[in-house]
Amino acid sequence: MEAPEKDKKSLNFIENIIEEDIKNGKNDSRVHTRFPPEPNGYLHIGHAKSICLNFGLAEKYNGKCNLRFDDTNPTKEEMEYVDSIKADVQWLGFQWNEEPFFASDYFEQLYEWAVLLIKKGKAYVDDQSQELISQQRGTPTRPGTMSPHRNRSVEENLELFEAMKRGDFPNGAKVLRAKIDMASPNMHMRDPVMYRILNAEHHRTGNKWKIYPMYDYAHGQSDYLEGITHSLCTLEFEVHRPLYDWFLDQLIDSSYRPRQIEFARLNLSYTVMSKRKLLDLVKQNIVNGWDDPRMPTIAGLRRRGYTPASIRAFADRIGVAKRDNTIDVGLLEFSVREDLNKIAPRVMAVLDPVKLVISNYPENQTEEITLINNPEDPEAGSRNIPFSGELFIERDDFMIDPPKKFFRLAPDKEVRLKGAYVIRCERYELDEKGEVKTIFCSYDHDTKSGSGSKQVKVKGTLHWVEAKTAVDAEVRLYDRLFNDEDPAGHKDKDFMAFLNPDSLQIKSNCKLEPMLANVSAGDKFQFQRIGYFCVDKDSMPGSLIYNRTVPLKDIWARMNS
RNA sequence: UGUCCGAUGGUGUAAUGGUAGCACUACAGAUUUUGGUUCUGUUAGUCAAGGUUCGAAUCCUUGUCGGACAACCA
Repeated sequence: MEAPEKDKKSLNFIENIIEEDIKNGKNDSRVHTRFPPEPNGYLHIGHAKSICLNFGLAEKYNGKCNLRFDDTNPTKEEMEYVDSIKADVQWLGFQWNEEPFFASDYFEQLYEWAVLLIKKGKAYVDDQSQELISQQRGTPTRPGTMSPHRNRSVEENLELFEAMKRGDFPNGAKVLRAKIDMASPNMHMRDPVMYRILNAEHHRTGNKWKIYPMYDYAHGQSDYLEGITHSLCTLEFEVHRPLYDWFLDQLIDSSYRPRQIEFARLNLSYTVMSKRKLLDLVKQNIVNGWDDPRMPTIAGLRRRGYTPASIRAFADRIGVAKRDNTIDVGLLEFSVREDLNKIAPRVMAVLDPVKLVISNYPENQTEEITLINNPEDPEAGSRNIPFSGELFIERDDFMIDPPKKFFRLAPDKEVRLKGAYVIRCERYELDEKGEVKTIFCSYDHDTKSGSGSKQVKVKGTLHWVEAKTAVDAEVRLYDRLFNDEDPAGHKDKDFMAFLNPDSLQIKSNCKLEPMLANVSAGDKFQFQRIGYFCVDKDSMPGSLIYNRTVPLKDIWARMNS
């Protein structure tokens, strides 16, 4: 009789608001969100949070989500960014409502509304310099003073605004301001600028306009025109909300209202997120472009080997709230391991090879070894790889004088070669520099994997590749870009002071199993016992390049650090 | 010395006046032909002080700490 709610996931504060609004029939119980990037740079993981939030909410409540480019500043915006943003949103797995929208589509309507505000005595043209206006605005603790032009007649304002639009004045000569309250404790209400003169070519409207609306004037009205119900933005816009509402109240006579709701932006440890700092990294060639695999950009994560599903899962896990937060980058890494564990084929690759010779294996003999492609996915099947008496193994997997917990190869010790035989180390040779050059082992033919003919317990299993058929590759080992948890959080030091000198380590002499030669960019694998890797976009047949997405969890490495 | 916002284990996030839960991390154990995966367990939290109440993380007051706001950027 008591029907206990299935342990449904608890709601975040935005979902609470939405469900309340739906219950109350607000805006006809519609849910319509929007993701409103300015096309002036590449999207990063913080944007991904917002994308997942906005599109996710629309999906959850059977609503819609618009992609809207906030292109009100022609001096900063470019078509190139429009395209990359669209690609990133789609790559994440979301589809926007109808076609992408642009704030610039509303320039005409916005202009008419501005004229209306002038006619209502709620806006005026100011001739003062930027400096003067700024001075008159006061400070957060001191009220501002009124502009001498504040009480111009409606007719004069109309004329002047029209002249601004016509292009009669140079950049910066005049602005249109909302007439609100110069003494407001909220700086944004002290007669904010609505329009400025900009003689610049707009990426969509070309040279048609000489005046461009400011964010505060454009955003709420754009939301209104698109029928947005819940307009989500980050915390720094909280103080803008009274202005958002003020414009709508002056202009709109309807019960429908979009509502601005602010949430805390994402901060990730060991990286920086501001567009300016990311741009610095690119400009100073600290990284190789916006899609460098060390960048927290969506393009960078993609090239690094992150999957859309892993980023969506991450966004889901971090939640959304209003308090400042810093997410441990380890959570992002967990999310990608979790996804790749399920889908990435297991392969054998030796990053730092050392020759291993099996002395009692018949000379010139080769056999096929069958390996399971993915123990987590029965559908993934199996494959054959060659095995012979000459192999490469990982240099780290052999120690001349090992500590007690070392489960790998050492003189007189036994290990299993993954999928093949148990071998015993008989001896080894050093080169001139004293480095191990060749390891000589014997194998026990009756221990072949799957044969069941002999049960031998060994502590360790090593990955390997057959020497003659191995393919060469370059492998790029990426690590976090900064050594400091919060590189941008130091007052006394620039974030560049915390760069990790080892954020990229190139291994140029890697040996891979044969099938890894025949791949295409973006293909993802687990290099057994090492980590997850993907084929870089610059990889070519004959000169293969693999990127490390993330290492496997490594208890042995942790024990030794 | 203004206005607004926030404060729950190491990091995030729930609990909507009624058993402080979940995820990640850390640690311990089991399984394992990847020192991976999986499974089990453990440590660990309501900023402080008052008040309201049978009962407060939740409501009220005061304080403390953190953040945002003074672009013709978004």
